[in-house]
Amino acid sequence: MPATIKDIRNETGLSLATISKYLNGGNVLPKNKEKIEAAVEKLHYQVNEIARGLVTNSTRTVGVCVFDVTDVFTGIILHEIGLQLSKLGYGMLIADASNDHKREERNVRFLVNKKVDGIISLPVAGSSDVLEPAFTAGIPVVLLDRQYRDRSLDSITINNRQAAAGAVNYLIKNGHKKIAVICARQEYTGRERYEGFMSAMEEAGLPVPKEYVFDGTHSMEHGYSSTLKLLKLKDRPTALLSSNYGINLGVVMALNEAQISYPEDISVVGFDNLLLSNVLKTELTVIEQPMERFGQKGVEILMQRINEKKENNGILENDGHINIVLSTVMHMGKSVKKI
Amino acid sequence: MPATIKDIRNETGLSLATISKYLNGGNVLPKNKEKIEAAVEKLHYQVNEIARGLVTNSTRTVGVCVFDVTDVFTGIILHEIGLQLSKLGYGMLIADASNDHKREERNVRFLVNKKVDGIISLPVAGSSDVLEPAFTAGIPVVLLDRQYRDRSLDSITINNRQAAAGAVNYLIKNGHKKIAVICARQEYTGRERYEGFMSAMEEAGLPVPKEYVFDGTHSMEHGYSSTLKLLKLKDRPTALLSSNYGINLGVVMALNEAQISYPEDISVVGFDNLLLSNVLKTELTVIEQPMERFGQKGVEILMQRINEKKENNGILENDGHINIVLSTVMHMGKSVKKI
DNA sequence: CTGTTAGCGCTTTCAC
DNA sequence: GTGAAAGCGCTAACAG
Repeated sequence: MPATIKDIRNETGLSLATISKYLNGGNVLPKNKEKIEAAVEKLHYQVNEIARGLVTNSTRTVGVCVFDVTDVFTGIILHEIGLQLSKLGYGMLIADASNDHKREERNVRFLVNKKVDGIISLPVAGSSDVLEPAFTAGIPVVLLDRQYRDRSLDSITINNRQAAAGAVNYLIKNGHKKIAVICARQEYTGRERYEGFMSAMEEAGLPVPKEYVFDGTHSMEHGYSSTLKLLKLKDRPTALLSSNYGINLGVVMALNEAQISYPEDISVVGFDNLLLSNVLKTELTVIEQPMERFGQKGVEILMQRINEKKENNGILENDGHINIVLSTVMHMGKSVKKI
Repeated sequence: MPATIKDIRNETGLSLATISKYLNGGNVLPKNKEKIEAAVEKLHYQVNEIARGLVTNSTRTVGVCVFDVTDVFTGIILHEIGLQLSKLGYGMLIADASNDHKREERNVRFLVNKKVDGIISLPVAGSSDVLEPAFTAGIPVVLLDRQYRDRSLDSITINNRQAAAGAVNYLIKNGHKKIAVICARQEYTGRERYEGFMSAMEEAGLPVPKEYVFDGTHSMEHGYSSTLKLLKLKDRPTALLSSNYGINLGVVMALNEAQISYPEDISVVGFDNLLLSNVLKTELTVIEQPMERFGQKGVEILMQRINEKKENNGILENDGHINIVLSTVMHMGKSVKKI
C-alpha cells in the first residue's frame, strides 16, 4: 500500500541505487535531486525502516526496560531519554516490568528479538541473569540508577550512601543527635541510603535505637504512617531523614495533619526535589539527584558502546565497564533547625 | 553474529521452509521437531523479528504517542497498555511529545516510518493534522482520553462535562450554593469539566461570580495558589470543585497549611483517585476515571482495527468510528458537608 | 554520478 | 510433511 523506492524509480526513471543514495544524504545531480523530491512528495513516500534495518543490521531503536512506568522518577528519566534519543533519530521501545522480575526477564528477551541497538535498564532489584539474552546477542546494556551486586556493567548511578551520610552529617552539624530514618531496605537505593545513614551515625558515635528506623517501601503511605508513629514516640527524635520522594510526601502530609511544624518541632531532610518544594510553606531540605543527567549520560554511554561495536565489525568488546557516578547536591530548604 | 535460521538448517539438515513452519506453530514430524528444538537450544536461536516483519508486513509493535510521559495519568495508562500488549505478544514504541505539538508531529511520522501496526495516542491538544502520515499510511489510530474537535476518530474517553456536572449537582443537593471551581480551560479535559461545572450551575440557577473561577493549568501549583486566594475572598464559597488530580494535591496542601479543615470549613470535590485518598485524614470525594479501562479498551479497539485491516487485505476501511465513553463513578469520601 | 547485482533473514507459494 | 525458489524493501559493493 505505501509507496516504495520502486515506485520512485517508476516515477523518476532513476535506479534504485541512486534514489537510495540520495535518500541517505549522498550526492546526486541537482536535476535528479529535484525529480526524486517531487516523486517523494507526490507519492507520500516514507522510508521503510524495517527493510533498512534488515540490511544495515541496525534498527535505530533502543530498548528501555523500566522497573515501573508509573513511578514519577521513571517518568522524568524516560522523558529525558526520549529527548536525547529523538535528537539522534533514535526511537525507544519501552518495556515495563511492573516491579516483577519474571516480567523483566520476558521484556529483555522481547527487546532482543526486536533487535534493538542497545538497552537502557532501570532494573528491578535482583540478579543480572535477566540480561543474559542481551549479552549473548551482543547488545550493549547500560544500567541507570541501580546496579547489580553480582556483575559489573556500564552504569550511571549516584552514590546513595554518601548522599545519605552527607544529609546526616548536616543534621549533626546543626546539633541534632536523635535522628530517625524512614527508609526501604528491600529496594536497592533504599538500602544504600539506609546504610549511609547508619554509618554516618556510627561514625559520629550516635546511637540509633531501633524504634528510630522505619523500614518499609518507598511510598507515600509508608512515609505517612511512619511519621505518625514517630510522633508518638516517648523519646521523639529531633530530626528525620526520608529516603525517597514518595516518603517525603507522606511525611509532610502527616506533619501537616498532626499540626507539627517543621523545622520548629522537628527537622526534616528528604530525597529528591520534585513538585513539592515550590508548593510548601516551608521548603524542604533535600538531596537532589540530577534526574536529567541520568537520562543524558545513559544515552551518551550507550551510543558510545553502539558506535564502538559498529567500528568493531559488529562485535561488542567486553573489556572493562564505565561506571559514572553522578554527584548529588544538597538543596538547602528551611526544614532544618539549628539546636 | 546471532544464529539465523540457516544455522539451524546446517545443524539439522532440514530445509528453511520446514524450520520456519515449525517455528510458526506448523506440524512437522516428531523427530524433526526434536532436531529443531535441539538446534535452537544449542545455538541460542532467536527469531529476527525485523526480517519477519519485512515479509509479514507486520511488526507486532504499536506506537504510543503521549502528550507527556512525566504525567501520573500517562504513567498509569502506559502501564495498562503495556500489560495488555505484552499478553498479545506486542511491544510498544513510546513517543513523548512533552506537550509540544511540533514534537508530536515528528513523533507520528517517526512511528509511521517504524511501521508500527497501529497507534494509540494521548494527544496534545490541537489539530488532528499531526496524524495525517498515519492516515495516508493506512495505520489505525485510537485516541485516548482526549478527542479532536476537527475530526472524528476511534476514541476512548469519559464524559468530562457530565462528570463535572454530576459533582456540582451532588454539592447542590447537599445544600451548597456558593461553589468555586479550580480548573484549566486551556486543556481539553479542563475545558470540558469547566463547561460541565458552568452548565450545572446555570441549570440550578446559581450565580458564578468570576472570582469563583480559578483558571490556570492542571498542576499542583495552580491548585495550591488558587486555594490560598480563594480562602481570602470576602465572600468565601462553601464548596469547591477541583478539575484534576494535580489540583487536588495543591488544594489539600493549601488547606492543611492554612489549617482550614474540610468538610467542616469548606467542602471539596476533586477528580481522580490516585495515591491521595489512602493517606489523607479526611478522604476526598472524587470523580474516579477508570484508568485501566482506558488502556484495556484502547488496546482492544486498536487490535480490532488491526485485524479488520488484515482480513481486508491490508486496507484500512474508513466507514464510521467507534467512540467508547467510559463511565466515571463518584467515589464518596468525607469531604462534602450537608449544609 | 549512476546503474546492476547481490543479499539482509525470514515467510510463503507451489510442487513433490 | 517437506523442499526449492521467489521476494518483502532496502542498502552496499562494484563497474561503468
